Amino acid sequence: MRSYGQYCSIARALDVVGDRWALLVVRELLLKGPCRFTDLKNGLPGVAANLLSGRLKELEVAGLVTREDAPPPVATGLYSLSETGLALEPVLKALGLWGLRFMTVERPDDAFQAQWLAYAPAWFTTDADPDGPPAVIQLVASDELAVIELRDGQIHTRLGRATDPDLVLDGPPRAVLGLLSGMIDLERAGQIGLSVRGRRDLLARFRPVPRDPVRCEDEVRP
Amino acid sequence: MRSYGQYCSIARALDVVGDRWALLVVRELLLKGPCRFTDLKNGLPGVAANLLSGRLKELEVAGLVTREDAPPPVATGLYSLSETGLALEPVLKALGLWGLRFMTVERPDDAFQAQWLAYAPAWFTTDADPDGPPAVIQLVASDELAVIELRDGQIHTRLGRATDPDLVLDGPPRAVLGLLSGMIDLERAGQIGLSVRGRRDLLARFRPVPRDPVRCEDEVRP
DNA sequence: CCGGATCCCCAGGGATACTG
DNA sequence: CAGTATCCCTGGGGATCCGG
Repeated sequence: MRSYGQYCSIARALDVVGDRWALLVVRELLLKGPCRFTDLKNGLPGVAANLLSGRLKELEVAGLVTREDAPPPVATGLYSLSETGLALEPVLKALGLWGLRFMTVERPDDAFQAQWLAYAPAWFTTDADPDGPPAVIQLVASDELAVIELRDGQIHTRLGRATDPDLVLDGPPRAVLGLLSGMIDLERAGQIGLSVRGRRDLLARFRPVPRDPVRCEDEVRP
Repeated sequence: MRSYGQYCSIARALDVVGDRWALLVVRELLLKGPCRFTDLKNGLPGVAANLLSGRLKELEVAGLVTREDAPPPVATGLYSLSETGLALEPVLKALGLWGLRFMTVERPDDAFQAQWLAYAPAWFTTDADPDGPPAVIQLVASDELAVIELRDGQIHTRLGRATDPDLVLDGPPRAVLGLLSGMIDLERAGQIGLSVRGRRDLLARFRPVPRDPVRCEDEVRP
């Protein structure tokens, strides 16, 4: 990307990660850990191979991503995040939290993967009853499976199927996500196709993180 | 911007603010408050007028920016941030904090404005002695002037000149910013041209907000 | 002079095909 | 599987021009 040419830390950050796809590459590596080229390509539907290849090289030069030729048995390159790349997590969290407000508009052609559903509860909600008993919740959305585990006051998520979950949420992504993130209520979720089986009282334990932080008064004005 | 076509809140956020210049427009409106077209253009050196005009329209459609034809006497349009736009502040803070690590590399051709210096202490440092006495610090960097006021445990900044400051920091931007943000020490700041007059003990009151280790030797675009 | 609109040029993104 | 090569085309950059 062409530099903005401004001595400002926001502009310089964007000089590095302002390119198209760059932050989404970081998202994939953050959510999935070290990835092969094809893993990244599959996790970024719509990206052209040459573009992904180019971005990875740029991110490597910038020090965000490291590439290691994996041990002989597999003989394939693995891309990982460096310390600098991992340090982008707060940026992605802030961006994803802000972007939640757009998740209620329906765009039927959007691609969807379980991991994009799974990170939302872990990042954007807290357990309202941290001392409550452990619980397991199965999420099903567009054939994608994810599991939420409430335990020790923390909200863990993983992909796949749970054995004997306490609660099962099944429906279109915006119904599942909207309900968990507090953007819509149970009734509305039902209207747009959510099916709920099991202990629906567990839903009360998902407390959305504050969405509009107290405005900083230290504005810079002439 | 072309949509990423992914049902993920990060991707949808980038659908809205991932365009070139978009986040910097929001930065200007956040730091300076409501602006006229020309104010924005001046605060974004390098932007083409047509591009700025287009971005503002897109941001207005997206609901981040509102345009109001100012009252008759001035008869000029004013651009402001909506609630949705203001809610990007945490994103810009996270991005700016991450970007600090690139501020030590010198790029002599970078544009520089006082407000980009002023927001850094307010956003990225806290007062290590919140009950300490009030203090006023004058910053001078490349003919740009800013003032930091330590008061009530808060760090306020504004542009311009202070009367009778307790401390004056004068030098190249990366010396002033590097010292305040804790990226370099006083000795190193002196080596790269910082002049310090007054109560240098006040410098100990700037505590950088917690952050992952910084690799200052990372050179991205020498 | 402010607030844009219009035009042209080209770097960078997107899709497909191809190779070690 | 892990990219590279190729072509096309959009969208950004820069200059100029226009109405109020």
